[in-house]
Amino acid sequence: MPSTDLTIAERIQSGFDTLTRAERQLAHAILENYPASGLGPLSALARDAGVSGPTVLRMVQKLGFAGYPDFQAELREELRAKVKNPIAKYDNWAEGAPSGHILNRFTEAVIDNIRHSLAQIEPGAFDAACALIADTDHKVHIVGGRISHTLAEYLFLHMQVIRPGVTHIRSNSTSWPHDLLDAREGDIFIVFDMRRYENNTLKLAEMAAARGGRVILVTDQWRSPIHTLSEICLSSRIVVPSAWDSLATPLLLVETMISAVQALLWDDTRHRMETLEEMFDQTKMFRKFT
Amino acid sequence: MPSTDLTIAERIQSGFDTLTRAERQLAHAILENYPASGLGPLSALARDAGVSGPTVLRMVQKLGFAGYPDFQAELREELRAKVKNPIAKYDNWAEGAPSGHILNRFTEAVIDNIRHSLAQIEPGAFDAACALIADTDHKVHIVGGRISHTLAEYLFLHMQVIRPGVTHIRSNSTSWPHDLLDAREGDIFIVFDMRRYENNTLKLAEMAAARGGRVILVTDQWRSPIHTLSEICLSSRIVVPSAWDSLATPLLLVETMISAVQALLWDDTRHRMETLEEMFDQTKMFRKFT
DNA sequence: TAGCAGATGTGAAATTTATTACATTAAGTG
DNA sequence: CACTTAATGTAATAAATTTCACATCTGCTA
Repeated sequence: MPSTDLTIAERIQSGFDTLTRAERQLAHAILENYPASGLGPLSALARDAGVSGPTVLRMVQKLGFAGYPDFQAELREELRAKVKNPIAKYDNWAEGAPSGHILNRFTEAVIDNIRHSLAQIEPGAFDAACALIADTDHKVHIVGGRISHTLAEYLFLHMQVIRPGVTHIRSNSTSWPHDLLDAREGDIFIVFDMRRYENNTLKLAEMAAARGGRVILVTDQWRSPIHTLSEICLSSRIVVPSAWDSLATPLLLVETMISAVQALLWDDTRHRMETLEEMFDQTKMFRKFT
Repeated sequence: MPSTDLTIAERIQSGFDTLTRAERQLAHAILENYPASGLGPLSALARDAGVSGPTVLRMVQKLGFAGYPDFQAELREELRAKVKNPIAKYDNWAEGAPSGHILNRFTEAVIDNIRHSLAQIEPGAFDAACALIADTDHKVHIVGGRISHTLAEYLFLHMQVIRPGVTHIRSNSTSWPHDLLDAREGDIFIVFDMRRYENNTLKLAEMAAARGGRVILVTDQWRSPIHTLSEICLSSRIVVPSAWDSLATPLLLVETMISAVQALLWDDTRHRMETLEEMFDQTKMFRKFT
């Protein structure tokens, strides 16, 4: 038994850099369900981590234990100590930081935002939005403002792969009226507009609606004035202990939407993605091996 | 495996009266250090309780398990559920939707990602990163790739307000070598590199490091190869039930970072923000009244 | 691209662990 | 108090787990 008073989890994390590929995989599996995963048979842990038995054994020995049973004994000892300890409270997200640390305060707020936003959302509206976006008979225009265009672009980058006929319009550029020229009746407009609602975005939405566009609005809890023009309105809480607002919750919605639309269009998308892969291969954009 | 949803501890207590002398002794030993005691070898538990092996086995079978390993498996399952529970067990995030709805599945995964990422982060490293970024003696270059540049730009848009000398470099453009020309020794590079690590980003980071840049890496749980070049590495989990990864957790980190840097620089930032407000007023970019 | 060092997996051997059969002890009953 | 029944422990057996030695693979360097 090593003499340090660090927990095994801490030791694994601190030495993470010195680990090999398979060992990192294993380390993740151990930490994933800590400490339960390490208390089962070696073979089960190896299987869950996708590595071989001896890899587990070598890592355990690297950590300073004589063997796997020895390792388990210390895990149990930790568990015993933790359960006995009255201050086994989990309200700290970043365990190493005090509860007043910004990491904990901020995360707390974001989780709270997510909880409230999800509780308020109408699943029917969400599904309807996804269905609209998945309708390839119509074009999709994604609109964002000064800050929110990052979210808009993120959605755009994914939608671009999933379906044809997707454009990204930045309301804070001078060229957006040109983009509207190409829009037809029945086109879908996904508009992002958060606090400090922008005049340009509002005007854009008005014109889009006037031209027969169907507006899906992603906004904050107070709702952009655009919501009167919108067919579907998805709102999220965005307040955090910061001078700025948090886009984490809207991002969660957007990502969920991407996943849902992708699922609806999978048969068509599949081919698009394969083609894209080939093109990426040819440009050698990504590393072949992790 | 019994079909009840009582914990083993509860079942032992409820049936305590029907137990024999040796079994009561054993029950006490199990509950004394629950669940650690039951996770070791049968013989150890028997010894600690002062009973024989077969007594343990018979009791375990009385509880409805096929054998001792079966009993242990359920204990581990309980432990796993318990560790997950305090935060994530919100069953249905979107109350109107069934638990299998993508809104609930996705949110569950993201919360889990946040929990794991925060548990693994070293607050010291995070603080150090913020301190580096808040050092206005050096320039800050924010680097992102094909997808991650949205995150990079989001950080850039805020940092631009908070402090001078901030630039945004897209590694997937042809112009990044030009941007590097202006970099000096000691400049800070905040590099975003997530799965499908991009060759361009790696090259950029290498050149930046070679020119004396100090690299802060924001990456995923498997870590971009850039981490060997980086002074500080912040990693997040990004796996969700989708064909793509989730940037929600990294975004949380970025936003927290923005808040922390802002706090460090508040005295200097204040004036910058007031000036910015005036300029926005003049452009009538935002609506005066919500 | 050839060769090398380190990492990883395979399958057999060794060890530990769980289980069974049976002997022994204790408790309860007429 | 003898007899019966249930409870418990002992020691042998069976099953599993851990560990080891070696072969293969991977990634790096010259």
